[in-house]
Order: sequence, then C-alpha cells, then structure tokens
Amino acid sequence: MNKITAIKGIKDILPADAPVWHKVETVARDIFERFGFREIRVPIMEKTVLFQRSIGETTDIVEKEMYTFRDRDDELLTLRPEATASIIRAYIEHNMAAADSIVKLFTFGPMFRRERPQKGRFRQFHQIDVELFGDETPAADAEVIFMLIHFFETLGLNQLSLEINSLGCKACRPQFSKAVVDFLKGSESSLCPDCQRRIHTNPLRVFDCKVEDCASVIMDAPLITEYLCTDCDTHFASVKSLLADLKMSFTVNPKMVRGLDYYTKTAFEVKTGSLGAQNSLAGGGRYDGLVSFLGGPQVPGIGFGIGMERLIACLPADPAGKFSTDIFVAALGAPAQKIGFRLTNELRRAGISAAMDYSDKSLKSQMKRADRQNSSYTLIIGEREIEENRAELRDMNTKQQQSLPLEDICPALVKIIKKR
RNA sequence: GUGGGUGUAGCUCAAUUGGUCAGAGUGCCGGGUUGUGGCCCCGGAGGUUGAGGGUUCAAGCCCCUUCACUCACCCCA
Repeated sequence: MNKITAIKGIKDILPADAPVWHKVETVARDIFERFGFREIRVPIMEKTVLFQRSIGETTDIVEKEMYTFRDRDDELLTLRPEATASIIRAYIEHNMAAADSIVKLFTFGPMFRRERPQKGRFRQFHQIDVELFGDETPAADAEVIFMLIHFFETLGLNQLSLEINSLGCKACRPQFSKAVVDFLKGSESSLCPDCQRRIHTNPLRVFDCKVEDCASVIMDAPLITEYLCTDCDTHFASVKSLLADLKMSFTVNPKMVRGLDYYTKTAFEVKTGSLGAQNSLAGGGRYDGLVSFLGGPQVPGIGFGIGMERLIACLPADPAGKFSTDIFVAALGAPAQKIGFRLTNELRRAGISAAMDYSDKSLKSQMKRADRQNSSYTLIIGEREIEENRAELRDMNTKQQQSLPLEDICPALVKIIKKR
C-alpha cells in the first residue's frame, strides 16, 4: 500500500520546531497588546465572494490560487488566502465601528494559496496579521510600521530593509496608471512577453519585473510620486517625517506596487537578504476604501501581514528549548510497576513532570530512557526496595542517591523537586 | 501553469569507465556490568537503491515513462 503523505506544500510543524512558533506568537501578543491591539480569531473558511470582492477579481490570488469548493448546499466556500478580508467582514458583521471609532486587531493562523511551492513559499502558510480601523492620520501608518519593526528587532532580527511607497488613492492612481500605460505602449516591443501582457492586465507590475530590458525601459517611466494628489502627497510626506522622528531607517521605493487591489496611499514591505528569492517577510498598507466597499461604514484602515515560516527561517537558532522531565520512575518487577504507575500519575497531578517505562525493561535500559528525557532525577523501585519499603532517588547530575521511605513518598518527592 | 536539479537504511551520505556494491556514520534495540544513564567496546534489527518499463551476459549507475521532493519563473507572506 502506498504510504499516505501530507499534501504538497503543506508541512508539519514537528515538536522540535514548535517552541519557536510558540515564542514568536508570545512575543507578538505581548508587543501588539502593548500598542493597544487585541486578538481576534476568525474562521479559516469564508464565502468565496468575500475574497473575490476584497482582493480583486483579476488578481492572481483570486484567479488561480484559491482553494475553493462547493458546499453541500451548493454555496461556494474558500479556504482563506489572507486574513484582512475576514477581519473586515467580522468588523462589519459585529458592528465594531459603532462601539469605538478606532479598533485595533490582530490574529494568527494558517492561510492557503495553491501556488507551486519553493523556498519560503507554501500552500498552507501562517501569517501574523494586524489591522487598524478608523484612523486616517499618518501617525497611524507610522505607528503600525514602527510596531512591525520593533517586533522583528525584539526577536533578534536585524539586517532588514524597510521599503515604503504611496500608491495614491482613487482620485490620483487612475491617472498615474494611464500615464504608465501610455509610456509602456511606446516601447512595447522591447518588453518581455510577460510585461507585454501586463500592460493590459496590471501595468504597475512591470515595475518589479527582473528582466533586464524591462528594467531599463521602466527606469524612465513616470513615477507614482509625481502623480499623487495633494491629499496623498502631504499624507506620504507626513508618514516619512514621523518615521524619521522615530529613528526608523527606510527607503522610499517608488516602484513598489503591492499585489492586492485594495491598497491606497501608504504601502510598505520588509525584506531580508537571507532567504532566497522569497525575501519578503512582511507587507502591508492602507486601504481606506475597502471597508465601505465591502458594505461597511466609511472607515479607513491600515494593516500588515507577516509570513511566519519566513520569519522563523531567519531567526537565529535557539538551543534553549530542550525538553526535560523532573523525574523518571524506574520500576523493576510487577509489584514495583504497580506502585510506580500510581506514583508517576500522582506526581503529575501534583504539578511535577514525571515519566515511566511501563514495559518492565532492564534497569539499564530504563536509565537510558531517563537520560534521554533529560530527567533531573530517577526514582528506582526494585524488589529489594519494596521488601524494605523504600525507594532510591538518584540525582542524575551529581549521581548521588538517597533512600526514601515508600510511605508518603509523593509529597516528599514534590518537596525535593520543587526546592531545586 | 513553465523550466532546472535531486531521489540509496528513521536521519546524513558513500559505492572507479555499468562488473560481489547494497555500505558507513548516526539513531534505535540488546549485551559487556546476575539492579544503575552519558564515555568506550561488541552484537542485532532496519533497504524490492521512489515506482514501472527498456538496453545489456551484467543496471544504484545508461535510456524512456511516472511519482515525489527541491530550486527558480509567474506571483506573493
């Protein structure tokens, strides 16, 4: 029979890796709550229309990457490819705007995109997602970006680059877009086939093409910064100055265009040099029209997503998280096994991490297991001990042993172990 | 969806131009120590060399097909 494996691009997080994940989540929770954000848990499935409307019908995500299926009542459902849409849906559905004009939320969890996997890219991947509703000031942009960088630094990540840009709004972006199309049409023949296609589908994408000819063509193209309306322009200037006030180093990348349709004004991305081709650790931006577009009130929003797998891949290895046990109970013979079984579980109930081998192997083999589990103590109960109503407690580091009476041994052990 | 690379023991990898090549290290189990871990020594289990077909006297090695993994493109976290 063929062995059943995990689905392509979908990975197990094994016990050896789980502590890092746990740490990242704990640090995120700590920091985000300090900035006034509160955790929300949203479902990993939504009605397909939610993503179609929010992300954009013509984006790659919606066109070819979503895991969509028909429910038994014929409704189309989708495994979420990103978290923002769900959070906005929840924000609207629970009328959060009415309770407070400013709402700050974060969430963790798996996202699903059916792409070809490669280094730093998976079909199920995890994001930390942050959203801030109801604050249109540039200070909100700067705060969110500052928090993101602070989070990375707390985890020990440096050598990151922060890039920002402004994508304009629905007043000025269409004009810019048209200017780019007009410009590109002039030199259409020298563009790569992909970019020739992009002129019609998503012209701004030509800006991140890596083909040399395209790059040299686009070098002289008009830049969004030249087309920003006064509102967007002053907003962007203000964001930059606030970031400078916070001593943040960043570069303005006027060629950065983010993949999701809904972004307006500020867009940002954090990159690392140590990750191969998929070097984007986090990305986000402002989406001032999206909440109302999805049927909610006219409320601005800004947020970002962090790729957890990519983040963890960059993290310095942490050797600290070794699994250990307080005490290993080594029992020899049936009567000792019986006593040991009861004692082991009593110890656990008393808050001690205890382990035992139930198969009555040789003492040597039980000691080996105790060693492998990094147990601080081993309690030896053999036939001799039972006869004399006692047990031998061995300190695994000092090799010192002491004899303890079997009667009331549990509280005695708890006392010794807790004192350590 | 397109292209490149790689598939040998649980893990990391060896195996001359195709010719006893199915191995090592590590891990696991056991023994050396009739009841005491780590170090050392000895032994054992574990592989239809991803799968299927072909060429050949002979294939882990060459050819074809297929699957898986991986990297890159597209795109994104």
